[in-house]
Amino acid sequence: MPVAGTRRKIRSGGLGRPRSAAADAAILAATRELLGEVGYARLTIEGVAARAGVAKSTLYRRWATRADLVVDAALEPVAELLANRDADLTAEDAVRRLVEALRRPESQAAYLAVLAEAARDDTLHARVQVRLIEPARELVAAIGRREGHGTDPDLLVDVVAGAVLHRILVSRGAADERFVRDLVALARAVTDPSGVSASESGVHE
Amino acid sequence: MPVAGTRRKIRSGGLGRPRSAAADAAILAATRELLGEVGYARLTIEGVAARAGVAKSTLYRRWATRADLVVDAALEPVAELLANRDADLTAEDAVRRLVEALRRPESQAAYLAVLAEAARDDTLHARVQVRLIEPARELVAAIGRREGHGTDPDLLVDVVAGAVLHRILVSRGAADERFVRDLVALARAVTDPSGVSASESGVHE
Amino acid sequence: MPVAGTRRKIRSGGLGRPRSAAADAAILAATRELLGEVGYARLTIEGVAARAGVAKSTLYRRWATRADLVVDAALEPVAELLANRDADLTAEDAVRRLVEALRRPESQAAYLAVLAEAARDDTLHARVQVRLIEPARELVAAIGRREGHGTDPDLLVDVVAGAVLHRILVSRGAADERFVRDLVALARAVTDPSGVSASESGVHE
Amino acid sequence: MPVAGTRRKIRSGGLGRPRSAAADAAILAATRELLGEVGYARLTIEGVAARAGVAKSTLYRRWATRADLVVDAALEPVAELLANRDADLTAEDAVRRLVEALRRPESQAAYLAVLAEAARDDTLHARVQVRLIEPARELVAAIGRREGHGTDPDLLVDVVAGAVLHRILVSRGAADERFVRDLVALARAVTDPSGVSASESGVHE
DNA sequence: AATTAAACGAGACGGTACGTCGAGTCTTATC
DNA sequence: GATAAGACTCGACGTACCGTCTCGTTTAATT
Repeated sequence: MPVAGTRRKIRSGGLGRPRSAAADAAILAATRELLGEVGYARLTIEGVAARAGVAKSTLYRRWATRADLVVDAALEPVAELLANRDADLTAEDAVRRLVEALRRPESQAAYLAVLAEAARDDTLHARVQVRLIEPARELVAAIGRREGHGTDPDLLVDVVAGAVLHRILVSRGAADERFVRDLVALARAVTDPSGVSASESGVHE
Repeated sequence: MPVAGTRRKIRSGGLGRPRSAAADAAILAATRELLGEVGYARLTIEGVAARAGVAKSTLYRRWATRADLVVDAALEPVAELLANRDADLTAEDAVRRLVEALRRPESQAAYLAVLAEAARDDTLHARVQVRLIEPARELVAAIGRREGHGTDPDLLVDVVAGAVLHRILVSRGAADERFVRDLVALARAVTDPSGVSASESGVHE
Repeated sequence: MPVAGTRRKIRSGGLGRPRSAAADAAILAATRELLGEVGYARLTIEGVAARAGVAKSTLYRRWATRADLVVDAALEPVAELLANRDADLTAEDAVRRLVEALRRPESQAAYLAVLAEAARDDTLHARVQVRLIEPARELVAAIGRREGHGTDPDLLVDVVAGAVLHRILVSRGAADERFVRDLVALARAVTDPSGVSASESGVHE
Repeated sequence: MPVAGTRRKIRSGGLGRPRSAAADAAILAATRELLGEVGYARLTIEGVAARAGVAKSTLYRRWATRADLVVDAALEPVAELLANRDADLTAEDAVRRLVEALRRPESQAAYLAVLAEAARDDTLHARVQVRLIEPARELVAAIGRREGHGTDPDLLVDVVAGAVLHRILVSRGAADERFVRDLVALARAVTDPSGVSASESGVHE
């Protein structure tokens, strides 16, 4: 199952000098460093190239836009974190993982900015969707399934992921162990058949 | 108690030609238009000035940064929407209001971008906090109080506001009447003393 | 009679901040210096701007192309030298003036290069024609007229100007007093009615 | 007598794959075409390689600089034209040959540009000297010798070659049969012992 | 009515970064 | 060892905006 992949520019054939793997690594590392230091808005291609000790053209040969680069440098690791799904993951673990992902300083700088850009760039939006939102949805849905009761998983994803995102990036409140447990308890209360299920609410427009 | 207000620059004295109210209106209107058309990332001060038929200096005389301008042009209306709190607002109305606020095309373009910038700019963050987050928190807390049971309002705000934000700006799912009702039902299930309350969860780290 | 003027970009109206005369002077001086130091081929706009202590945009606001800049910086002075025509200029003086003009180190670097570029750029060619060739033709023709005999002035210009140009820029031979006198003697021999006049040569194709 | 030859890079040994003669021809042809189409200033090595269907390295293996390539592609044919000297060449034929040489469109584009570059590159200057100026000087001198009178041949070369060059490349006047005859007549008037000889002019500085 | 002082439009200024192009060199696989 | 292909570093291109500045002009409130 080939995952909808990187937005990296692709090489033509097997001809010519191969691309330098070292350059790749240096660029991604420099991007992560600078995201942490100055944030997304002040991140410049020239700055990344200089920090990586690489020519601008080497960078442009690989990524078409700043957003693409940042997605690969900072969001792809998050995506992997979300995708790497154990069979016996508890609900707490899943939420804890989300929290952990959004707390990485370089991701934090990039996350909202990329989402903002995705609002205007459907290609970028699709990529974020496939690599971040879908895995998060899967993560939440898997727990729901395992715990054996079925609320609308879409709502649950928005609630859980939204709460984590809002807590960390907007309210800037504590995203500690208590927060994780409270959030999970909240989700359980909802999905618990004994409680008032959201899915009871009749027919909708 | 004067609310930490607009980030507009203030006039020096009462002397000289007064600032043109028409210029103000034209600039804010142009900003809203361009936010809708090209988004925040591609919004330029020069573009706004040109569209408004105003000199750049007229703009800089009023706002110090692009973010300040956008806050006044696109987020302040949202803030007013949130602040204007009737005594007999139902929970559904409150959530519906949040949904409505985030759906304005020009706000949508600006919201995440300003939040992203706020992550690096504490002054901006404080302003967003005071004008947007606090009112939203108040809105949610007021409902909770009226409905007579006390969950941690901070968590509830993150859950409700986060869910709305995630649904509209990230998942891009339907933010329709059903969504509003389901979300409210979910919140009620949690805060209902008969359900499993999040606040029961013992001691916290 | 307005002479077809400079290829400088023109200002729109009397509005706005006026262009800095100091910037003008600094740019032209820097251009002349660099022409002397590195020649035309290696002259860069960035180099000129840096040397002049001026932003690139300030330069581009005034001149559209490198050739235009060089014409103003190095060839215009030559044009003035040629145009500034005394009534009692001797033939020797005229040729000496031509020699002097082509010997300026910064002009030397620029002259052939601009002529080469003019071969492909009709606007540039016209300008060179009006500011350099025509005045040179006038200079030569004036002498011919004063000395009272009429060879085809066009031929004479090509012969005299061509000889000077070839001697200095191509052969790199000595362009000394002897050369001047020999060249004038040659021209006189031709235009002298007692000699074989070129214009006698019957019917032409 | 080995003529100071081409500036082509020389092969190392007789080992390995021999250089492709087809590549040579393709490169030179492409160079001539592009000189005619875009001129010297806009001629790029990459463009030539692409047009010739050859890798850049193949080109660099043969010529060190753009000027060298252009000399071989466009000026060498002119040099051959000048060098190929019949015993019974008339003065008119010689001048006509010069005219013809400078009228080739690809040479025209290159001639002044290479001369301009030669002003800063002594190696290039030497090569142009040997392959173009010397043969032209010889051509003129041979006529002078045959017609039996001795003006300073250096001056004569500058006068004749300069006049042709100036007429064609600078004035852009008609370089027709009349021009050729007038120029020859002029040269004869000078070198004719009955006329005023330039070399009579007394003592020289 | 004249004065005063700031607002205004226009646009130049020194900068920074953009994304592109071409230079000349290097690396790989293929002939 | 030559070749085609295409990577590499580097430097400059010409453009777009930034935020500041300097003009001449306009507009109210104060004298």
